[in-house]
This record gives sequence, C-alpha cells and structure tokens, in this order.
Amino acid sequence: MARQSRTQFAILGFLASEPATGYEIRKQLGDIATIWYESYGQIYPTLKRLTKEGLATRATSSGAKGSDKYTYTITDKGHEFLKKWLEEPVQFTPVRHELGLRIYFAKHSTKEVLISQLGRFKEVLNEAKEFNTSLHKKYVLDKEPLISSDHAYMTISEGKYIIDAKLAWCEEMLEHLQGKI
Amino acid sequence: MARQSRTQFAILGFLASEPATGYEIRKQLGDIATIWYESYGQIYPTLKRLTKEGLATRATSSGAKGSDKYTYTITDKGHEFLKKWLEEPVQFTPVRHELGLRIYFAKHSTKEVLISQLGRFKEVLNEAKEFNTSLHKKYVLDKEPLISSDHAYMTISEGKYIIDAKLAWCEEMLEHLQGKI
DNA sequence: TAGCCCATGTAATTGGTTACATGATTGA
DNA sequence: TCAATCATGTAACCAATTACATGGGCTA
Repeated sequence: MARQSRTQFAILGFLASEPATGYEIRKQLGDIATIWYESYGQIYPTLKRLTKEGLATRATSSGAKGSDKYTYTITDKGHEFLKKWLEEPVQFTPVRHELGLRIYFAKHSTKEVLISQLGRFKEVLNEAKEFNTSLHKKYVLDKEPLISSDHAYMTISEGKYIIDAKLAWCEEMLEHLQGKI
Repeated sequence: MARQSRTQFAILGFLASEPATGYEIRKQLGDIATIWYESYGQIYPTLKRLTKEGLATRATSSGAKGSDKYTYTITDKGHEFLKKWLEEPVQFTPVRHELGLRIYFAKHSTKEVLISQLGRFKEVLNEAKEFNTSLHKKYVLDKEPLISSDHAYMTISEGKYIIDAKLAWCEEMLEHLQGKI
C-alpha cells in the first residue's frame, strides 16, 4: 500500500478548529514542534491540493491592497477525512534516532566524544524541557488538573514524561562514564 | 546545506566491527530496530556507492556455485568518514510523531477513539518492552553492570527508560479518561 | 513439496527539505 | 531606517519506501 502524506492531516487538524492561512498553520505548528514539523514547501502545495479535492475551501481575505492573503476553511468532506484518519491505528513508521545510532557506534570513537555527545544532548533536552514548561504555563496552568477534552494537556504531559526519562538516562550514563576515567 | 544520507553511516557502523554482506547488515539492524531502520532498497545501492567511493571494498565470497554473495569490508577512508560523523553534533531532524498528532487532534473525534488509540499504543509499548528485555538478556546479562565500552548497554538502557516513561504516561492518561465517563 | 531463510537487486514513485524569490506592514 | 514579522509561493533535488523480480539451499 502506498504511503499517504501526513501533512494533509496536520493541516486539516488545525483547520478543524478554525479557518486559517498557511502562515497561521505554520505558526500553530510551532507549539507542537516537539511532535510535528512541517515546512512551507509542504504546507502551501498541500493547501492547494486540499482545495482542489474539496477537503477545504479557499477565500481571499486581502489585507487592504495588493498583498494577497488566503484563508482556508475545512469542508464537511475534509472533516470526515480527518475523523477517519484519527480512528486509524498508527502504521509502522521507520525509526531514525540519530543520536541513538551515534551512541550505538560510539565504540568506534573515543570516550571523550561520547561524553561530549551526551552533554550536548542534555543541553538540548533542557531547552526542550523549558519549552515544554512554557507550553504548560500557556495552556494548562490555572485550569482543571485534567479535563478529558483537553488534549493539549496530554501532549504536554507526554513531552514531560519523555524529556524527564531521557534526562535521567543521560545523567546516569554520564555519571558512569565520567566515574571511570 | 544539502542533507546527506544517513544510511551510509548505519552501514559503515556495522562494517567497522566486521565485514558483512548486505543481508547480514540488515539482520544486525534488526537488533536496533528501536532506533534505526533501513530497507534493502536503500542498503544495496548504498553499499555499491560506498565501494565506488572507496569507503568500502567488495569481495565475492560465492557460496558453492552460482548464487553470488558479496562481503563488504570497510576501508581506512571509510573508518575516518565514520569517525568524523560520530563526532559531529546531531543536526536538527524534523519530528513526525504520528500518534502524538492524533492525540493532539483527538478533540475532533470521540473519547472512545482516543481510549482505543491509547490502548493500542500500550500494546505496542509492551511488545517493545519485551523485545528490549530480550535484548538485555542477549547482550547485557551476566556482564558487568556497566562497562564503559559497552555501548549496546547504553542503547538498551535508553530504550527501557523511554518505554517505561511512555507506559507510565499512557496509563495515567487512560486512568483519567476512563474515570470520567 | 511446501515453506522458510539466505541473498541480491531494480524500478517507480513520492514525500519532504532546502533554497530561492518577492513584497507588505509594523515598530523600535 | 533597519529589522522583524507577516505572507505566499516555486524549483531543484533526493533520501527513502514499496513493490517487484529472481533464485539457491535446507528441512519437516
């Protein structure tokens, strides 16, 4: 079976909440950068295709003069298409964990390199943790502990679990490595 | 800057330990399926290219008659190329966490669907946990707690940390969701 | 003799990134 | 006036997957 673009679902998912421009979709994607990424080079062509296929409609909401701005709205067909996808089980997706591969092959390099890789990873994780905390403040704080409809909370929570686990692992490895010079 | 194939490094990493055929590399990749995946359609052409570029050499070790079998050996140049890569910091890699996306957009579906997705995810995680445990038995048990050169241990340990974190998160989410019908 | 593992490869297709191009508006 | 943000898009490129094709050897 042929793969199908997942970009379309990322886009429709946002459009399902409210109409948006390609630029706005990209901005919203920034909030879930920990789970999903899309480039403009993928967003604009896909929006065009979705319109052609009747999954979204496009309206010109030109700002003042000249500069065009297109707002996309999801159609019923688009909604159904999204809902169907949401119900589907996640297909096998090839894993490519680059740092993991480097660590696995680290025996072909030096211990110092390994420690430096782990140190760098820790930094990245701490940045991710900060980012996740800022999202937590933005979307969860001062709300109910868990409202079942609050799916952003679930995403943020997952991020916390995973980042903390990676940090713990990272620190354990560093401790062992540095303790044995 | 143009992206560069990571397949070549996955291949060279294995060849750095011992010469192997494309088929054998694929088999070894099976053990680290949790961190890296390669298809035959990528392995064989890459091996050919590596040979052409002097990063590996190819020897025909034909089994008996007819059926050809090619064993690849890493060259000094290949070794250096690998070592250099091992030292490089991990570049930004676009994230595509499909279940995460489905959960984030779950408000456009039903609670039942969300629970079912999480349940399915839990199953997958338990399978991964089992697999990781089997690797632990295969590569770590009856050895020192952590020999600094034992990088397989690090990989397996990371797997454990992450799988457990995901399972914990998954169960917390299910509890809350199921407790509020 | 059927099925599984060993073993190598190619062709078609595409999803996706990167880099480039262009211009308006806003605020320090 | 300079930088950042808003805003849309295309062209070139390629890494990678999927499906297909082929055949030997072993064993239950």
